[in-house]
Amino acid sequence: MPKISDERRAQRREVILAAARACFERNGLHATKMDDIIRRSGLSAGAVYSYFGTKDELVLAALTSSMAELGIAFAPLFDPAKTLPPLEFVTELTATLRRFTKKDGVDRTRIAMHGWSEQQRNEGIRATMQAIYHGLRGQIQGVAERWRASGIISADAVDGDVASLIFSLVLGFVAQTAILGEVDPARHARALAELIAPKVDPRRP
Amino acid sequence: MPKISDERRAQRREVILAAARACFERNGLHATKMDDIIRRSGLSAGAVYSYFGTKDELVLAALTSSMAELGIAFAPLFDPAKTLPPLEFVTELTATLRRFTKKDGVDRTRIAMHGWSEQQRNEGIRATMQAIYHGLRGQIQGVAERWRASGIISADAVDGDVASLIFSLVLGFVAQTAILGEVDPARHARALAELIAPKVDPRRP
Amino acid sequence: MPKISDERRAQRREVILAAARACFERNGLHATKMDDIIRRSGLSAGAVYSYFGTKDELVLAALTSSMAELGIAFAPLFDPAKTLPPLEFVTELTATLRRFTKKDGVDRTRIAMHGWSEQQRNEGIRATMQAIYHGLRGQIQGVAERWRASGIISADAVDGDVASLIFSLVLGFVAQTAILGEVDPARHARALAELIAPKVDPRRP
Amino acid sequence: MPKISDERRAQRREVILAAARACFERNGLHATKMDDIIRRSGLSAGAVYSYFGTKDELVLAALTSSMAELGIAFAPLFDPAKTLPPLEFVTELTATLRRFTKKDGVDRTRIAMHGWSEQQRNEGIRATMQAIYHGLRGQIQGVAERWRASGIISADAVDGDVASLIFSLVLGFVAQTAILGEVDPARHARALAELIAPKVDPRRP
DNA sequence: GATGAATGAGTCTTCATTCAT
DNA sequence: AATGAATGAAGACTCATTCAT
Repeated sequence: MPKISDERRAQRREVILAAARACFERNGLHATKMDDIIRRSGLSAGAVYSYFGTKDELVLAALTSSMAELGIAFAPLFDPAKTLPPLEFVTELTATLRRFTKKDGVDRTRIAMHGWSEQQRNEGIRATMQAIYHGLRGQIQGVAERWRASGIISADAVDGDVASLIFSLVLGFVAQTAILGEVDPARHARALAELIAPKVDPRRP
Repeated sequence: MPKISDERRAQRREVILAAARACFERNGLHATKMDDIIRRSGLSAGAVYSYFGTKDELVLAALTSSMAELGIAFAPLFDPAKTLPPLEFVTELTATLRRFTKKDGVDRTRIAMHGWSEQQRNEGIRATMQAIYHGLRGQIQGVAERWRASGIISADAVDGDVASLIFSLVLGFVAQTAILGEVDPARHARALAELIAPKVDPRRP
Repeated sequence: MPKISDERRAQRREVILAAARACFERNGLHATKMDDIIRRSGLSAGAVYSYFGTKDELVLAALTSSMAELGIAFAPLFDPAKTLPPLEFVTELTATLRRFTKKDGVDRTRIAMHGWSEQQRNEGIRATMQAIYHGLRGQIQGVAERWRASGIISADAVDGDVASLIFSLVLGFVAQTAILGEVDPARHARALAELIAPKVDPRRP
Repeated sequence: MPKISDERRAQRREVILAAARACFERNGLHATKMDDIIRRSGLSAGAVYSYFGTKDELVLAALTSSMAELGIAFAPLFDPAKTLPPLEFVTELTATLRRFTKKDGVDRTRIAMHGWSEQQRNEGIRATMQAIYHGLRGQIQGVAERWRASGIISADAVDGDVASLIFSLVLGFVAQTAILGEVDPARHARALAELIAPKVDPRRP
């Protein structure tokens, strides 16, 4: 076959990546064998290896591509022009996550768990993933700054700490979903509100 | 050779488990080879296999034993006799986690990530782990009930949702620590307070 | 596309052969991949395969072409019209070898080693190479005959044995160069002279 | 199985090495597959790999062990107490080689060719083999020194050159045997004598 | 005629588990 | 009871060759 078009090449790469993501999601990074991905992609071993030189490359690509898509999904929420107030922000964060998670029949929540695990022992994965997660927390910190600037939260609040707290909430939402099953974004946020506003005790007139 | 005493047997079992936990923490569940554990335990392959018939058994035991210890560490916080208010409760939850994590030179935060990942693909692990995590969330729900009963939180609050929210906070704290490094329990809780009580700016009379 | 001219075809063939020789020299016959040769030749896989149907053909061609050139280089030394005496003959043989070895940036000494090795296991290569080496030894034997006929060496000498001895000297010169590095042709021959005429110490009248 | 005795371990190692030598001799270093060696050794893959961690290790061991044996076989010829005169020395060198070559049904002449080839491209092999060959040539140089000291060869002779010449003769003898088949040590040496002593022309009274 | 992407059998090596001693 | 050598079925990856375009 003569030179393949760039478009077609990108397409094929995506097919392989999709196969990899599906396999990784279902069976984890290590238990997934190259052969599983190869068979699911419908290509030959050689073809797959011409796009991704090693299994590790495929793992990294599957993990980062999933995260990249997440970044895009989150983008509107970080728009300085329309900063949401805390409770709505957290609600949108988790609701977006819930929607994003289901794409293409692959549950990215499960992939995330595999990524968090692999990150603990694989230098290359860790560096890349940390950069992405750091960026995400940074974006949240930006939002916190705006809250403080506009008096939505206390002037004494430490942006970094607020970002960290919200980030925990998001990561925890993902983890709890993966471990115990669906968590409702709306109820999650409402519970936060209830925890937040205890002063209104209905029993006290 | 003389029969080994039950005490000695339990002791040996613990040595193997400790070796397994250390290996799993450092290199993940799959990349850890039986030989790594065998060598670290200082026993022979045959000896190790006489305590744990397969690697999977060892994985399950390492994971559940880590969690069991966590349950013990958390116990005082769930004591109905001394129910802490929300912010202090969350602070103690994460602070306890922080202390517990470092035990015996094994970082249980990392083990948790491996467990969450493995849980996604291994039936046996999932069932056991879910039971444990479910129990934990249930305990938190008990605390929420008491808060509501004593008017610390709104009577309209849904205990399950509050428990779920706090559980996310805890899991997220663990995840964020594993992914991006240390998160300070006190600052984490303080940020929650700031997020919670924003409108009342103490500087504006 | 227009039919390619015979001349251009021969030219292309030589380009491929040169690439093959260079690769084989540097990395041996087996460790050299078709892709190495293809890339170095600057042609496409299909193009290379239209000139040489299999890697084995390429190996055979690279080996025989190297030897053929050697035969041409040696030709003048076998000219019955100007038969050199033994010592000068051996000197010229090795000196010619030394000059020939360096051609086109390819060290044929190294290729020779690869050829000698491959010859031990590859029928086709063996047959062809043996014919060439046999021919070479035969030429030397012709020289030996002339030496005997003209009284330069003993009438009792067995031409075949003399040829064999000189052939060993030549092969050994090549091997030693390849294994331990440069061997000086002149000193090599002088040492033969010293070994040959020891008893007559010129300093003792 | 409990700890194997050192003796038995050495024995097994030798079995594997013998299998490797046999395979390498017959089919070369690269065309010999680990599976060939494994099957011929009668052991399992795992067992073989517990003695030699990689194929390269096996190659190096097969090559060096062959050479080591050769060193032992040559030892008596280098004994300063009984230094042979040049012609006899060369005869003994090649005759020893001839005898040594056939040991255990493995033709070390062929292995030598494979070693000379591999040496050209494999750093590790080259270093080890060069050391061995250098040592051998050094021993020959020692003999040359003694010849010169005792007036057997000219006082002007350069020991290194003489050693180099004889070394070529030996390597050439091996190469010629491998390439064209048996070369008779006695006739080889006699031819050297005839080349050496041309002055005695029987036709001139 | 030319291209170079695709094929897939074949390679080396690993590692959970067993069992003879 | 304990040992640790042996097993052998995978698994990741390669590469000579083909053939659709």
